[in-house]
Amino acid sequence: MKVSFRSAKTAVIAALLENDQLSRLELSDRAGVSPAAITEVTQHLLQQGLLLETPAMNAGKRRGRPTVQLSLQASHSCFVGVSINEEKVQLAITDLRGEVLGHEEVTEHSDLQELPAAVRASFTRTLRKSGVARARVRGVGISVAGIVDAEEGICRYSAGLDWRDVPIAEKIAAALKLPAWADNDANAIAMGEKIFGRGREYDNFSIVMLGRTIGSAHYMNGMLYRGHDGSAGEIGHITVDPNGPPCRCGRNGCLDTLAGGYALRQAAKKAGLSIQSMRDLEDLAMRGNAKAIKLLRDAGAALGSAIATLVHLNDPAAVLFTDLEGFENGLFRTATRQAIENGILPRFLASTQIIFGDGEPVSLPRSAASIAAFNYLIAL
Amino acid sequence: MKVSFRSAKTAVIAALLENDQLSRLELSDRAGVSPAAITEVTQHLLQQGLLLETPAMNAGKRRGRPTVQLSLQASHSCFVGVSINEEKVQLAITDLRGEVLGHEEVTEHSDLQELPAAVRASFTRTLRKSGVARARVRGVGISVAGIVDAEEGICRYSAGLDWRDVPIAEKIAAALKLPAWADNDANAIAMGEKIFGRGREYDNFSIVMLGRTIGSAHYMNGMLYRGHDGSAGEIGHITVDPNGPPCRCGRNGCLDTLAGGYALRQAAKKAGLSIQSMRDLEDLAMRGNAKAIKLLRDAGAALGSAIATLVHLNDPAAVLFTDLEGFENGLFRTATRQAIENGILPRFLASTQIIFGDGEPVSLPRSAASIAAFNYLIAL
DNA sequence: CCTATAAATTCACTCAGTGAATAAATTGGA
DNA sequence: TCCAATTTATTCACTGAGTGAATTTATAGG
Repeated sequence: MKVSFRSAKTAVIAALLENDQLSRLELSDRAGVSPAAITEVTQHLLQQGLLLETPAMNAGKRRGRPTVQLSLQASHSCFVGVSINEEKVQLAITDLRGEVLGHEEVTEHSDLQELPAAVRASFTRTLRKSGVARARVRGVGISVAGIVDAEEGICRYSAGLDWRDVPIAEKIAAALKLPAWADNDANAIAMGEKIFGRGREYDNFSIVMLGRTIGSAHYMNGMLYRGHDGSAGEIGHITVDPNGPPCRCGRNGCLDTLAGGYALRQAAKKAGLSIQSMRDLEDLAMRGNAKAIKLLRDAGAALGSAIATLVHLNDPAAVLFTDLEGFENGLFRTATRQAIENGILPRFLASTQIIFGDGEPVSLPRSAASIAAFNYLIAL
Repeated sequence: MKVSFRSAKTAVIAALLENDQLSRLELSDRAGVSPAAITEVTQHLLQQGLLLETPAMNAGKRRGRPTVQLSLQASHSCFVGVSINEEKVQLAITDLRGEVLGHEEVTEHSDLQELPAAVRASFTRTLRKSGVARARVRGVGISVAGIVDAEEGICRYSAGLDWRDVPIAEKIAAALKLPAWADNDANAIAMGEKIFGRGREYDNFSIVMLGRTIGSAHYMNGMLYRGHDGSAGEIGHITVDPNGPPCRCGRNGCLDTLAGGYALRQAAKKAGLSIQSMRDLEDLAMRGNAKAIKLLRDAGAALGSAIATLVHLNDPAAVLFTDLEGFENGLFRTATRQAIENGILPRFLASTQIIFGDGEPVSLPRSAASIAAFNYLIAL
C-alpha cells in the first residue's frame, strides 16, 4: 500500500499549518476526521509537545463547555535551510512556522570540496548566535539552482555551479549529522509559500522567482507538481519573442533574456545606464529616464505575457511572485501586471490572484528550510 | 476521512486498465498491495463478473503452480458517451475497454429543449443495433464544448451552444434513467486517453485537441488536473503572436486564430483556395501550392510554439494530439513537430513523447463514455 | 512417485478509523 | 443556589481493510 498520504495525523498538522488556531471540533471538520480521531491524534501530539492548548477566548460569552484552541508550538521543531546558487550559499534556521531564528551567508564561492565543512561551521555559529537548542533541529533542507532529483537528494545538473550528479543531500547530512533533503530552488520557494507563507490557503498556485534568471514551480491538487522528469516550471526558456535577443540556450527571445535580472542588468549597462541594483533602474525610470523606462516596460511586458500563458494553461488560484532582484513597487511590476491583465481572458482575471512580494536575502534559505519542515512533518 | 482514493480494489482495477493481463502476484506488485489482499479483492470482482481468469499460458514450461492471468471482462460493463458541441451531438456505446459497440449522430441542431428526448431515442436505437443488453449499461458520460462544473454536472457556459448554467447531467440522467456525469470535451479526451487509450502508461501527460478550435487538458500526478476554477487547459486563447489577426476574444494572435480549424478554413477561403476539408488543404500543399504551404506551415509553427511552452511549464511525459480536423500525416504535423523540437530545451526533447493521432468521428463520444467508465469503476 | 518450485490462499492479527453514548465545563434562568 | 440547557471533548466497543507467516495447490523434472 502507498503511504497513507492523508492520515488523520498529517491532516491535522496540515490544517494547523494553514490556520494557526483551531478548536478540536473545527479540526475535525477541516481535516475530515471524526472528533474521536481528533482526540486520539491531538493527545499524542500534545505529549510530543508539538501542540499548544490555548484555553477559551470565548469564556463568558457563550453557553456550553468553552472551546480549547489548538495551535502548533512553533518552537517545538527547528529546521536548517541551505540555499546554494552561483552567487552564494546561505544558511538559515527557522522554526516550525517559518520564523527565521538565525541567518548568515556561508560563503561566496561554493567550492564543492569545502562546502560541507563551511556549512557545518556556519550551522554551529548560527545555532550559537540564535540560541536554538541543537536537539530541536530536526533536519536540513537544501535548495539548489539546478536540476535536482529530490527523491535521491542528488543535483543532476547545474550550469551555474558546474555540478553533475552531486549527492548534495548526503554530503550535507553527513556534515551536520541531520536528515537532509534537497530540491530545486523554485520548488523550495513553492514549498515555502505553501507551508510558511502566502500559499497556505491555496491548493493550486504557481510561484515565479525573479532573480538572475526566472524560475517557476507549481502546487497542484494540493501537492508540489514536479512533472514527468522533475523539470516542471522551466519558465526561463520559454520563447516569448522569436525575434528577440539570443539566449545562451541557443534560441532567441527566451524569457530569461528579456526579463531575467542578469539580462536586464547587461542591457542597462549596454544602454549606458549606470546602476548598482534594480532599485536604481526603477529610480531612473521614475525620474523619467526614457531608456530605463523602456527596459523595465519591455521586460515587464515579456514576463506578463509568459504568466498569461501559464494562467491559461494551468488555471492557478494565485501566482505568487518572489522578487529577489529588488524591483520593489515600480514600473516593472506595473508593466507585468498590465501585461497579465491584458493577456488573459476575463474569467481568469476575476479568479486568479496576482500577488507580488519583496524577496529578502533570507528568502532562499528560509524556503530551503521548508523542505525539511515538510518532510519532517509528514513523517511524524 | 476523504474517500480512500487508492483502496486495494481501485488499485487493482487501475492496474488492469493499464496492463490488460496480470497474474495475481504481478497485480500485488503493481497495485502495491499484499498477495493476501489481492486474493480477497479478486474473489469479489470475479464473483461480480468483472474479472476473467485465463489459465496458464506457461503450462508445461516452468515448474511450480502455473500462473492464472486476470483481465477485465470488457463486456461486463458498457457505457454511453454523448458529445455535445456546436456542430453536432453524437452518441456511442462502449465497453469497459473503450471498444465502440455502437455509434450514431444524434442531431445537428442541439436544441436544448429537444436534446434529452433525442438522446433517449438515439440511445434506444443504438442499443438495439449493437445488441448490447440494457442491463449492462452502467452510466452515461457527457462531454460539452464549454465550461463545465464536473462536480455538479452543470455546463456553466458555452459560447458555441449559447448555454449558461445548464444542468445537462441531470437532464440526460433523467432521460436515459442512468447515472450521468459531464465534463468539458478536452477533459473527456484526456480521460479517454488515460483509461482507454494512449495515456494509460503515463502519470503525467497533456492532450491537445485539434478541432474548430484548440483545446487541451492535463493529467498530472496520476489524476486529471482541472485547475483552480475548472479552466485549466485553455490553450486556445494563449497569445502566440501579439501582432497576429484579431480573435473574437478581443485580443490578437490567439492560438485559435492561428491554428484552429475554423480559422484555418477561413484563411484558406480568403486566400482563394477551394477546400472541403483539411485533407484537401494538405493535398494542395503536397502538390506544391504555395499558399497552402504557407498556411499549414505557419499554423503548425504557431501550434508547435504553444506546445513548446506547455512542455517547459508542465514537463509532461507525453503530449497526445487528437486530430479532429483530418490533417492526417502531412505538412501541418511536420511543421508542428519541428516547431516543438526547435522550441524546447534538449533535455525535454529526449524525455517528452510527441504523439499524433488521427481523430475519428467517434472519438468524441467514445471519450465521453470514458467519463462514465471512470466514475463507475472508482465507485465499485 | 517423490522433490523442488512457484502461485495462490488461509488465518490470526493489527491498526486506524467510526458512531453513539457519556462526561466535562460552562451560561442563564427559576 | 442549583438545575436545565448548551456546547465541547472523550470514552469505548466495534468495524473494515489491510498485513505477514504458514499452508495449500498445481505443476515439472529426476
